[in-house]
Amino acid sequence: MVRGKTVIERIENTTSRQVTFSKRKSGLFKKARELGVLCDAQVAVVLFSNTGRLYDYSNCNSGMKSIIERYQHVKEGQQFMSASAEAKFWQAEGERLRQQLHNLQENHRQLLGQHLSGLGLEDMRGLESQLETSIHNIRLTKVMLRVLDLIVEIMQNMYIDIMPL
Amino acid sequence: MVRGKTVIERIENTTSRQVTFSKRKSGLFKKARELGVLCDAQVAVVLFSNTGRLYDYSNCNSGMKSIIERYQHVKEGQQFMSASAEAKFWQAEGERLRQQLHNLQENHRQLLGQHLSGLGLEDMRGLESQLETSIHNIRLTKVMLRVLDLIVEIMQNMYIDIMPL
DNA sequence: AACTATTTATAAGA
DNA sequence: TTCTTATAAATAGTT
Repeated sequence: MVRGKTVIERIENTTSRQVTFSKRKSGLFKKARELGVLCDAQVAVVLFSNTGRLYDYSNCNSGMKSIIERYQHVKEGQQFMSASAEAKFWQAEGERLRQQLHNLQENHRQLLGQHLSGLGLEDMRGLESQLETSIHNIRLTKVMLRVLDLIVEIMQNMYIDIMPL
Repeated sequence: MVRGKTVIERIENTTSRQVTFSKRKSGLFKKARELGVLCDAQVAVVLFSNTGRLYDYSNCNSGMKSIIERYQHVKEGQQFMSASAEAKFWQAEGERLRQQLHNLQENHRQLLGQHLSGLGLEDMRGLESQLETSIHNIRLTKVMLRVLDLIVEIMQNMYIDIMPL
């Protein structure tokens, strides 16, 4: 039980400090995750325990790497790119894909909102076409899933061929 | 007052979302600060709001820069990723995008269900704009498909080029 | 920004 | 490490 107002100062007892670190790390990551979902924000948390161990959380589209690059871009104006031109290309392509996915998601949200606000009263005219449109979207999405599976497969092969171990 | 168990999902109302972002950002930074002090840990938090604004917190001696460098050292070795590491990274990217599209597909299914359950009642107001939005979605999806096809083609070429090595 | 009813996090114990 | 529980702390909705 919490027995009084908690004083925020270094916990000298090693065991207590490690237990508290573990508990509060979970709490912090949970809060970070909630903030990301509730407010549609990109979040990154990096922790080094006093034993030197690394823990991190990120909800970003392309993970910790992209948010660090974005941070550095905003904060220092430095963009470091990896050496390989291919990597640059694929990174840019990934960025485009992400943006398009984002647009699609935004549209989807708008669609959902419009539907919710407009629901309610009468006739069925146009319902059939709405359903057809939704089905069409689902089918297109399935095609995209198959294409992405293909990409993953190809990349796995490439990785295996380049890096046997 | 909090009036019920808080559901963690995107807050659609823009004002509420921004207010909550501000409040929870403060809470998150406070938790991060406390964790750093209590447990003698190095902490970094980076946030981008959905308006694109950057917020950050770090308790490290030399600030955010040092903790990012330390993170990169542990996580990537150095700033230079090998071609195979790049491949691995983008493989994970493909996997992640696939997951997002899967989620989107699920959403579309839900949308379809809502349409079915909400059918019947009112006038056609807004139907035209709904359909236009759907058409927009389809067009965006088609663009994504073209981009994905391009990626597959290029990757296949790259794969052929790399394979002989 | 301040208030406050509630929910949520968590310190200590087991 | 995980669970329990008393209590402190955070916060959603309101003003």
